[in-house]
Amino acid sequence: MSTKSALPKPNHDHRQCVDEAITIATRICRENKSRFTALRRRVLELIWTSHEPAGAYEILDMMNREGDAKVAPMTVYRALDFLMENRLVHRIASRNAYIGCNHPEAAHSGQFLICKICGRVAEIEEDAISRSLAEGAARAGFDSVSSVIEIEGRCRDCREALHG
Amino acid sequence: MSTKSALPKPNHDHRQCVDEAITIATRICRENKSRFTALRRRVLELIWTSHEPAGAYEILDMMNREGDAKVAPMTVYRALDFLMENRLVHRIASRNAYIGCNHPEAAHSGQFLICKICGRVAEIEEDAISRSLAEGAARAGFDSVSSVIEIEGRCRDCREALHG
DNA sequence: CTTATTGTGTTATGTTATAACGTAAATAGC
DNA sequence: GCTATTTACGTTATAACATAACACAATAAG
Repeated sequence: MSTKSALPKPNHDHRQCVDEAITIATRICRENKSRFTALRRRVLELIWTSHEPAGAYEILDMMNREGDAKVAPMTVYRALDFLMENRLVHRIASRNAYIGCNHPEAAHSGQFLICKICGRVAEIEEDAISRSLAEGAARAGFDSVSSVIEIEGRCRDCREALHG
Repeated sequence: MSTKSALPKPNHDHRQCVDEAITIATRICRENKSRFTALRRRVLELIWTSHEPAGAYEILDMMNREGDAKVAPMTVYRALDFLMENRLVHRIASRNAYIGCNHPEAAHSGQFLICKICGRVAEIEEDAISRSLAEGAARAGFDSVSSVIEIEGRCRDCREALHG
């Protein structure tokens, strides 16, 4: 269900996003002494080819549509696990899909804005949200460790498009 | 993976929860002019037999372990859809599981506290959280409609049990 | 160079969810 | 009450998402 963006971004050269992501990933993996193999790199590139989260089997299909040797689901899931461990990718639980992370430096559970119209996902990092979550949990005597925050709605572009 | 509670609640007569849930559901469905059939009622009862979210196939198994006529997955999923539409059940996206809702009156996207130790889930409703989410989204030009908020950590009981 | 570790290939299978179509039961309109 | 219509449920099949287990290859560590 690769909901294509209803409103393709004007002049946004997307390859920049990919390139930047790969550059960052290369550095992060070096720092982490993790091996950023060709396979893992390819999966990360494919994830970054759009700002819509990609399902594991979508990634699989993209890989297998290329001339390359065919891969099995396991292979993709292993690469995703690696990328998540290195914080280069987040899983969007409400969609069973995966999206690139542009700031893998600090540990963070992401906060995601998912547009119901174009399907694109943006990540934000609001201290106020983190704080209110921790406080709300604490009020219930709960010791918060991590969290899944996924907000569905309409992104600016789609909303403006609707208004005409 | 029915993680049994590491710390079973002391004197908490659980049937009360179920009874209360059924009473509320009966009223809500009457108000909504929704048909609270025996099947749907049974599914809701089974969900409420624990405070751990139940998977659809767990519910299925519980139903089929009884003497009753066997049901198919579709049947369970249909009942779950009905219960969710009537706000009697929430889906926990990070677990692919379903949990009863004890205050289906008002529309609300739930905020859930999921204990990693005992597996129990509590629902909270903190205005501060809702507000910070809406504000954080708005700052990104995003028009928030609903949200998935699932906080993982340690519940009070399990934390106290660890401290000895 | 040898050994240990890590990554990948491969096959099989487990788990979660939905599509499509038919029948039965309830409700609405007469 | 009888009929038409809608809603619920049964049934079969299949889609979509994810992991287990084991063999072999590539790399790193000693």
